[in-house]
Amino acid sequence: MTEKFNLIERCDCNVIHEDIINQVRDKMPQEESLYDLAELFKVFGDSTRIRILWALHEAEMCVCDIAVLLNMTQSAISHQLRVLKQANLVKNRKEGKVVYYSLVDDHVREIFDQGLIHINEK
Amino acid sequence: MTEKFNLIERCDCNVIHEDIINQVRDKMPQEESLYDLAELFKVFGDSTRIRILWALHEAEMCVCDIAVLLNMTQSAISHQLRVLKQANLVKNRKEGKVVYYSLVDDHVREIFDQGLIHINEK
DNA sequence: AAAACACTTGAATAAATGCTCATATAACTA
DNA sequence: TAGTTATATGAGCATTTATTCAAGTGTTTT
Repeated sequence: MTEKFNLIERCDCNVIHEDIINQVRDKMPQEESLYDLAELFKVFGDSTRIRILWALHEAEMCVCDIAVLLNMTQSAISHQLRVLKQANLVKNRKEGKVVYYSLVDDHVREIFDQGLIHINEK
Repeated sequence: MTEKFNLIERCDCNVIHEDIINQVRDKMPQEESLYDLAELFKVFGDSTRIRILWALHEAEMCVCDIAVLLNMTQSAISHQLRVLKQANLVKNRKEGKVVYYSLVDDHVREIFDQGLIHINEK
């Protein structure tokens, strides 16, 4: 029997289920894709960022408006907007001193919706 | 002017954009719903859990099979399966000593797909 | 009954994360 | 030019979190 995978530990199941394990292994996406996917969901996994995204789905807003809306400091909002921008979820435009943020596209809404479907089925 | 919201700080924008801010505020979902949504995505925001979910989407598997597949300790997998179960994403059935885990439903796949759409557009 | 097996669980630890505070930058205003 | 405004950013801190290690539970085997 050829050693198809590196084992940390092995139990009888592994031998019995070897075919299934290898079959699943073959179908698994690239390690990197799954990592990227986790990184994306990590961005959605914070209620401050979720609230910012929800607000921006309703209207383009500047940093201090978001801060007031969410009752948080401008600095905290600015830090989170940076995270959202790095994840390519929001974009901004500058108008004098004021920086307006908005959603890049409507994927955000679709991801929200899928999440809500799960929560509401419970 | 009635004080419609508690402010941490206020800038000129807030006054100029007051209508928009209040309009967005009215449309925002319950604080609690957004918190729950963030909690759900937090579960997806870890590559180990993403890989477990992906594997279980392919086949029902026992704990030690997943451990071997992902090249991690059985204890680490068990801890993460607990998180996934609490989020109502996986269920299990016992067969003698062996515990088999599987997905609760196909929402997982749909949430994955939405995420992948975003990643692949970049 | 004792040993082996599959899994769970709690404590400990190292790493990551969100917010605050102080400061920096850039644009406007007096 | 100096001061104000809107935003960005770096360091520090407290909290959360993923994994490991050791020990425990329940089932099967000998």
